This record gives sequence, structure tokens and C-alpha cells, in this order.
Amino acid sequence: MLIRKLRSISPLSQDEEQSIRALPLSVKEIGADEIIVREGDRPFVCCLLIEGFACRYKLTDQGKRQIFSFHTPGDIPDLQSLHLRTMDHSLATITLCKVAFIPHESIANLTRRCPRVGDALWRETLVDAALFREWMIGIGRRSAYTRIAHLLCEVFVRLQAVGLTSGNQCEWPITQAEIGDALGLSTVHVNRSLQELRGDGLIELAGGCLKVLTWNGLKEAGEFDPTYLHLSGEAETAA
Amino acid sequence: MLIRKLRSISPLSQDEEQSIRALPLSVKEIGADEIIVREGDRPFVCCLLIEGFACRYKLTDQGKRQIFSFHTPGDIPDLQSLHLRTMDHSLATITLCKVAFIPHESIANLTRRCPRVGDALWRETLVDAALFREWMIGIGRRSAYTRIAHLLCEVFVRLQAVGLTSGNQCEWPITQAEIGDALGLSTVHVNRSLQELRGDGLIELAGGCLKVLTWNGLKEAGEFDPTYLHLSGEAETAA
DNA sequence: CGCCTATTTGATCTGATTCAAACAATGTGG
DNA sequence: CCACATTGTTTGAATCAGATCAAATAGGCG
Repeated sequence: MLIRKLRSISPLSQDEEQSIRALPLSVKEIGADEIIVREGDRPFVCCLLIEGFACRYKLTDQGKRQIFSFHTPGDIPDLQSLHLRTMDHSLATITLCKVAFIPHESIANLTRRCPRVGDALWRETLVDAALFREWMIGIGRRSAYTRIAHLLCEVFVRLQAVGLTSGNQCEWPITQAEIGDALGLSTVHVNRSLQELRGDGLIELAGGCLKVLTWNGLKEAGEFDPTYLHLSGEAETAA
Repeated sequence: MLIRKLRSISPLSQDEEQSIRALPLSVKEIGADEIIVREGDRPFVCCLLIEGFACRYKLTDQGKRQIFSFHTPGDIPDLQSLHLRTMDHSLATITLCKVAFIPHESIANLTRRCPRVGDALWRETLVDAALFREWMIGIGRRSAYTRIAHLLCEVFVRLQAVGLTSGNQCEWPITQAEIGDALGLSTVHVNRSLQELRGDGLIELAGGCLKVLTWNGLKEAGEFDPTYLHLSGEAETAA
């Protein structure tokens, strides 16, 4: 999963692929809605998501929740903990997940042995930040309708990139309350906006399954331009 | 400036400091409100801010602006362009700025010769992302009053960290319209909220100068917890 | 002085919240 | 296989934080 993702950015040498495969993984299953890493923790491992959906979030003093990102297989949602000792937010599962824990030390050694792999990991964290920026635009400057359409596009495209869509459909385990917490909206308003999107013939969304009826329509509704995902192989460093 | 900043995280060896000093810099002055790097560009240099204030932003399809971050001396606002070829947003000056351009190639070589410096730079980009997350909370889940107080705290603390405050005062060249674009508010509402903050005896803000009258009060009003800035020396990698 | 940009004020409107309750789907244990 | 609990979705009505529009005021500066 991880190798596939890194390779999609730039090809790996024999030695690099070997070194990645040699990483010591400790695989665990974690139930739905459980916390993997908590704000304030000082973890010594990173978490590679193999199966399932997860999210990162933080709570306001008033107990309101802001979700920063949704994560799908292939992601390392807390890769940042490699260089930022203290977690400033939490990571939790949404569905039942299979995750692999990798010691910081092993990753650090890997980046020393294979600097190009190190760059690729650095790059992952930069794409992460790019998503944050895009979400900020949504929350700060776009209407609820547009925001939600945009999120649907983003998740769909990211799932597509790791082969987890079939045709115009994908799994959608994210509740309306979670969408609200991600986009700074109330559950009620999310519900009404979703109905609008359905009414406009853009999507079907029920029973944990998203069906995109008009991709171009949804894309326009969400002002979605995938540049910020930096999916293409435009990665290579100047070096 | 850059050396001071990196050293504040972890001490540098003689060789490391030497290598940083050897970076080829091309220093320029750039007038206020000018674009340094534009969305869509594929720069081959990074920009180290030496003097002045800058910001990163992106425009909505409807022409609304979302500012993602404000930058102060010592920052490398577009360090990400080292690994993400295409700019997905723009970088512009707020005041007259002195900036130093450094070729990607030199930075990449530096990270190869001095992996610990590379880690420190990676870390900088991770702190950057941490600020985005904190801004997301504000925009998504906090009131205008709280959001603005939080921003005042953040900028003040960051200026303090690079020695650009004097007592409880600092320079404040950011207009109310810019605050609005950063926090997802209208200028009018920013103005009224600022008046509230003044009325509550927390700040004085006029003539490009911010005076913090009650630090604890402002901190509370903004629900400000500086953990997310990762300023302390809790940096060292597992390696 | 006169121009330009930033701040302030007033009045009005609206997108989104809140509160409350009904409804649907799914699972659980007896 | 049904009663019951649980969790998620939907609907309605009232309310509000913040937007919008429009115009006045205040600084700074060539």
C-alpha cells in the first residue's frame, strides 16, 4: 500500500523498495470510533493506515469538534509526529481499521539510508498541508453547498487514486455529523445541503455508499480543482 | 536570521552552520502589496523573509480571498515548493520586504550534506501545517471575537520568538480587511469585534502598533494555547 | 490641500444555528 | 422473531451571528 503510493510519485530503486519492505510493522485492528493517538501524547511510532477510514480532529474549549482531515488506506496520518514530539491534535478511527505501527527510529533510519524516500515522505506531509489550506478556503469563504460538494469530490478522487472506487461509486462511511465537524457546519444544515445536492441530480448518497451522478456538475458545484492534491508525478526535487 | 531560528530548535554543529552560511542568497527589496510567487508558478528558488510582513493566500472562483498565513522575518513561506513543483496558492508582501532567494538545488544539497538541517527544515513545514490546523478550528468553530483574539496572540508570540516585540507591544501592519480574509469574516465585523476587544480592556490597536494590555485576558478570550506553535526545544528526532 | 486608503457607523438582510421532535435503519439479547 | 436500545437522518420553527450595502470619517502623504 505504502510502496504503491510512494511509487506513484516517483519510481523506487531496488534498494529503496527493499529498505521500505524491511520496516518493522506491528499490525493491529482497531474498532470504529476509537482514538489511535491523543492530543498531548508523545508517540514513538507512526501509524500507517492499511484498511478503513480515520480522521484527525481537535476539540474547542467549548467542546466543539473540528475535524482537519479524513484518511484512507495508504495514508500515514501522524507522520508529523516524527519531527513534532507532542501531538497537538488527536487521530481516531471512523470505521473498523487495520493499521500498522512503525517506530520513528526505523523511519528516521530509512530517510538516512534512502534520502529520496525521505523526500517522498516529506512531500506527503506537504500535500497534507495543501489539503488543510484547501479546507480553510472552504470553511472561510465558500457556502455550505459548495463546501460539501468539494469534500465529496476530494474524498472520491483520493479513493480513486488508491483504487478504492468502482466506476462512479465509492464507500462513504462518514456521517452527516462528521461532515459538519469537518466543514464547520451544523448537522441540520449538512442534511439540508445534501438534499439540495441530491435534488440537483449530482449525487446519490445512502447506506454508506456515494454515487456520483454527474462528475462535472459536482466538480463545478464544489469549485473543485484537483491541483492542490498534487497527485501527478510532478514531484521530482531539483536535486 | 535563519540560523538563529534553526538553532532555537536544536544546536548546530560548526560544519552545519558553515554549510548554511554558504548558501547562495540573492537579496531583494520588494514593495508593499506585491506578489512574490503566484499560484500556478513552478519556482526553482525558495524565499527567505528577512524583513517585513508577508502572507499566503488563494482566491475563490467568486473572487473572494482566503489568507492562509502571515509571515514574519525568519520564515521561508514557500519552502514547500522544494517538493511540490506547482504552487497551489500565492505569496505576497504586506509591507515593504527584504527577501533572500535561495535555489532549490542548494537547499536540496544542504539537506543531503547535513541531514539534521534537513530534518529541521522539514520540521518547519510541519509547524506550518500545525498553524493551518489551528486556523481551521478558529474559522470553523470559534466566534469572531475569539478568532481575532487568537490571531493577535499568535502573531504576538511568533514575533516575540524572533525578538521583534518590545515589552507588550509589537508592529501591526495587518489591515482589518486582511484580518477578515484570514479569518473568514467581513471587514465590518472585524472592526466591531476589535472594538469589543478594546472595550474589554484587552488591547490597544492603532497606527500600526499593537499593545497587549492584559496578556492573560487576551489569551483566554482567544482560547490560546501555544502548544501548536511547537516553539520549545522538544524537537529532536528519534534518530 | 487634495487624494487615497483604512477605519468607523448605521440599517437591513440572510445563511446557518439551535432546539425539539419524529423517523428510519441496524443491531442485541431474550 | 420480536421488544428495545442505539445511532443516524430528516423535518419544522424560531433565532442569531455575521454579511451586505451605503455612507461618513479619519489618517497619511506627495
